[in-house]
Amino acid sequence: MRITKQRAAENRERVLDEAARLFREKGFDGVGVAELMAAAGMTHGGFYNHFGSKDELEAAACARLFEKSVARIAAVADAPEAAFAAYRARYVSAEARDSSAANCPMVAFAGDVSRHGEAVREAYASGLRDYLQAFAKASGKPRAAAIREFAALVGALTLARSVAASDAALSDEILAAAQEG
Amino acid sequence: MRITKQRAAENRERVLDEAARLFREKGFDGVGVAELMAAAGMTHGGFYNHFGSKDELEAAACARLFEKSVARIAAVADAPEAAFAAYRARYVSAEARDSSAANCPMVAFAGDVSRHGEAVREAYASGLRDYLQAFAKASGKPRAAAIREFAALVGALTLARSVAASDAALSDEILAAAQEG
DNA sequence: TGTACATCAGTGAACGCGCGTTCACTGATGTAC
DNA sequence: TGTACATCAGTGAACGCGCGTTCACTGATGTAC
Repeated sequence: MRITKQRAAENRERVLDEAARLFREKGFDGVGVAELMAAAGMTHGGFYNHFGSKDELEAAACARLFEKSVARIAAVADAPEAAFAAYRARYVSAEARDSSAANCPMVAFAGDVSRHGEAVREAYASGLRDYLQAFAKASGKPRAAAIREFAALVGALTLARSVAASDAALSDEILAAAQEG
Repeated sequence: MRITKQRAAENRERVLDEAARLFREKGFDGVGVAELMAAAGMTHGGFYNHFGSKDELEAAACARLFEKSVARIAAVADAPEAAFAAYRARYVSAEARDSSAANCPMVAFAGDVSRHGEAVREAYASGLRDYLQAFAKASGKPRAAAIREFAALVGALTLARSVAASDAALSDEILAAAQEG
């Protein structure tokens, strides 16, 4: 049953959106093509009408997530100074830690990226470049200091997430320490 | 062909050592039981004579890596003050970034831990508790500041590693920024 | 505008593959006498 | 100390399973006239 070109394009978008959401939540290897297509309301066979391989989709999803993150921090850069403090505080909040599906790709893919396809790594590096530039502008600090500050946020969120299930108190303490910084 | 009890214990140790090395290098899911046993010089069938499951081995390997890391930072805590600066500099060096097999479990397992078995998460949380305590002592700073500092190192090393293959200059810049801090 | 036909998005079964795990077997080790 | 037998670490084939990917098929869409 052939489908409108527009409808097909919408389907592709839906797959990409679901991929971005699920990959961030469960990692690249934690989501199969079948699960992905089901989440988008289709069966798995049609996947290759839209993407050449799972690797290709991973890279596209990664790029999409970065676009959103970059847009968000860029908006902060254009906003009054207080916006940066709020952004920063939200980044290392308990909410950010607990909602794995609604968070930044840097942390979500941190460990996986270096073990995945070249396309993914390119997308990640390109995204991080753009993000750091906007972050530095938003922070109002020299680039090196801004990078250091962002790395501290990433490390804190990563560690807090890793121990959240086993040691909630330690996880909270790590976030609190990052908030003070 | 039955084997000496001592020899069997040595074999178990060898599997554990290889697991620690390989898991850190390729991630838990990047190394199969067969590959692991082959690295230890055996065939895969005997694996379950030593460990109840791959999950159990993952936890044991994680615990072992943390023991070493904790011992190393604890030694720094007992050494003259300059030792901490050296430790810190080494942590975010290009060498540490490039030798994925010779590095700290916090960074290596960062993303994976929260998606793995409970035993692994417990081992990770327990290890991080011990490590942070020793790190705080070694740094000579209040606990919150020490946690913040360590998080910054973890974040920097993680980000530097993620982009190392695609953007060496950015990777170096991230490490350099962390060195300054 | 209407008709005839090629296209192609989506379906669902099937593929080969690698994985964690199980199992019957082997034969040297450990143990009971 | 020597003998007889149970134990059990390691072997290698086999298991079921889920994965990414392929493929023949369907039938509405897009297009050429």
